[in-house]
Amino acid sequence: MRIGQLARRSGVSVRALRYYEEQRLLESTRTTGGQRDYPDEAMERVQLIQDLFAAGLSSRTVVELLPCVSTGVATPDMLDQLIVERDRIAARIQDLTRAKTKLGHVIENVSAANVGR
Amino acid sequence: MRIGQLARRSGVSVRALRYYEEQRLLESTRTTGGQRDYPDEAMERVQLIQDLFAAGLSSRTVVELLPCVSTGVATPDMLDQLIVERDRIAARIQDLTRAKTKLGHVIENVSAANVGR
DNA sequence: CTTGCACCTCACGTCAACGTCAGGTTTTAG
DNA sequence: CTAAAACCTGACGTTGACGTGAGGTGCAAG
Repeated sequence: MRIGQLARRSGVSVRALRYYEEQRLLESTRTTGGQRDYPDEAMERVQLIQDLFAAGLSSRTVVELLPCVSTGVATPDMLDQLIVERDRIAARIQDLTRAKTKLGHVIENVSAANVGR
Repeated sequence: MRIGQLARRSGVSVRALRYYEEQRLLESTRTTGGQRDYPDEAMERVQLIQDLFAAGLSSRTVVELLPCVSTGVATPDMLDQLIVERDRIAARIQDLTRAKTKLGHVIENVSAANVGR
């Protein structure tokens, strides 16, 4: 599969895919003409990268954790870092939940006030 | 209270507080010498700003929503935006929860493998 | 009075994850 | 064979929330 198709299928930009390669997050073989060629598994890989980015991990962290996330094999250090990141995400969920609750209260108050008019 | 004390108490940098003022998120009176002077309520205000930033709102959005968040009064447009932001946060929580679950599985697998050694 | 810390205002630097443009090559459709 | 997509490699631009000096002022202590 070439880069344009992978981009359309996985919903990210062509530029992003090249960037992932530059960051060693995603590999590709090349055609004789020098164009990138991706296997079908690349789709899941890209999806995984997107998930980890969405979770707020940096590309540096992702490149460190991708091997064990996709293979299930990890050194103790990698396990530690996995736990650190999971806990960071959990903390972030707490923050977001607080903010959401706060906005929810505001919305309730405002709505109640508006009903009263 | 002066800026250094507010910074220490609320856990943000002096630079950040000046930035908040520049973005009209936070007000201050000035001493005759031109130094910023904050009332005690500024602490809660800063905390609120931090919460909303942590929730991924931009300073533009925060400056639009701060009045109704702190007063409870909002126009219909503001209410709409409040709901939009709350839903955005909810969606983000979903994403994070997915990523956390995924990392949790990886951690389980790796741990199980390590126990086996 | 002067030392020294806290504060002031510019104003440029940073960092990540791309966007975008330039100038050239490869592949595909007809 | 040719035109048009699609692709390639640089390389500079963008955005937000500050960091980081530079160069100068305010203020409490000894």
